[in-house]
Amino acid sequence: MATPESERPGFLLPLLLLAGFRTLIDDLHAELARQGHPDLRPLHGFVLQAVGADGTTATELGQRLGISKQAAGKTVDRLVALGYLERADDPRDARRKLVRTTERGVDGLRRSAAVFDQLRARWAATLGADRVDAMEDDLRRVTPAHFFRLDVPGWFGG
Amino acid sequence: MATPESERPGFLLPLLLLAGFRTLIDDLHAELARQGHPDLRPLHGFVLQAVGADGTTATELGQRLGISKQAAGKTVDRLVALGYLERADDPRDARRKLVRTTERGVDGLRRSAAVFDQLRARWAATLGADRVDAMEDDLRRVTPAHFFRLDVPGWFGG
DNA sequence: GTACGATCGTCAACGTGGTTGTCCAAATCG
DNA sequence: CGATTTGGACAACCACGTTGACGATCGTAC
Repeated sequence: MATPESERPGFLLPLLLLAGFRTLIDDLHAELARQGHPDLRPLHGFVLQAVGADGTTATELGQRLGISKQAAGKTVDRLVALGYLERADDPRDARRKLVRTTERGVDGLRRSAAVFDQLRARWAATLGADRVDAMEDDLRRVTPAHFFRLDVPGWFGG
Repeated sequence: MATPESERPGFLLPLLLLAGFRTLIDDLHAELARQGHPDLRPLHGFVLQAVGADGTTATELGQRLGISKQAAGKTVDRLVALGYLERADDPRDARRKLVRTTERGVDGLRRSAAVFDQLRARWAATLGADRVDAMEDDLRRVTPAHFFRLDVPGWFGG
């Protein structure tokens, strides 16, 4: 109680949050690489998640991710080249190109979910399940809900 | 105790950590822009911090940030152009180009520290100071110490 | 039925940030 | 003194984002 805030400089908090995020993502992709998905990048998992089971279009994907339709289209191109997504014509609208996850994409998504669960369990084993729950609850209270913007590289970089 | 992990899917944890990091950084730069630093990007603060009060060289900066000397040099170029850093010759080694923060750079750093303190205080007001302390302590236990890699865009993106 | 506006996808140009490879100049070492 | 190491810069490239422009297609209003 006699410890003012000067004991805890504010700049450490974002650093620790970033470090936490990054270790989780790094561990995930190290494990995914071991499980046959060495080409999946951190961004790709979010994109696959955003495409979802029903498929979508590049424009809609851009809206979901908070990026332009052009950027979304380019990312889809790369994931198509890697075999995680596929394009198809929309029979009801010749302008639209449907984007769907392939079998490989579904496999990557399934494995990602499993690894994330394992990583969370590892944190719970270290910190206690209640502490991890509390961390999530607290973060939810200080961050906007429905947070799903993926313009991180551009945002972080420039 | 009767609630298995399925109640808390693991993929939310990294999302919440990222959201927490990002809201802090976004709020910081919105405030910095208001205080006369509209050109400071999220990355720049970390770079200025890494340059430090004593100055350094591009190669050393790259080592501190975990990026190549070329990448560090390019970032220094941009910060020099923005007036936050300056180069000088090393009188004792003609190969080395010293990199120092300018007055403007120091001002940005000082304001950043102040805003980070305010943001942390805001979290403490919402969650309770003990919860924020606990979050930091917990994160420290599950992340490598001395974590200061700044290759985030390249790491996240490619 | 046709003309018009909105929408989808793509192409092009550009900016930021990262990488590797190459090379020169300067310092250090034998 | 010559040989090696080191610092900085240049070039080419990749991943990711942006805006602007432009066909092709759809829906609608007339």
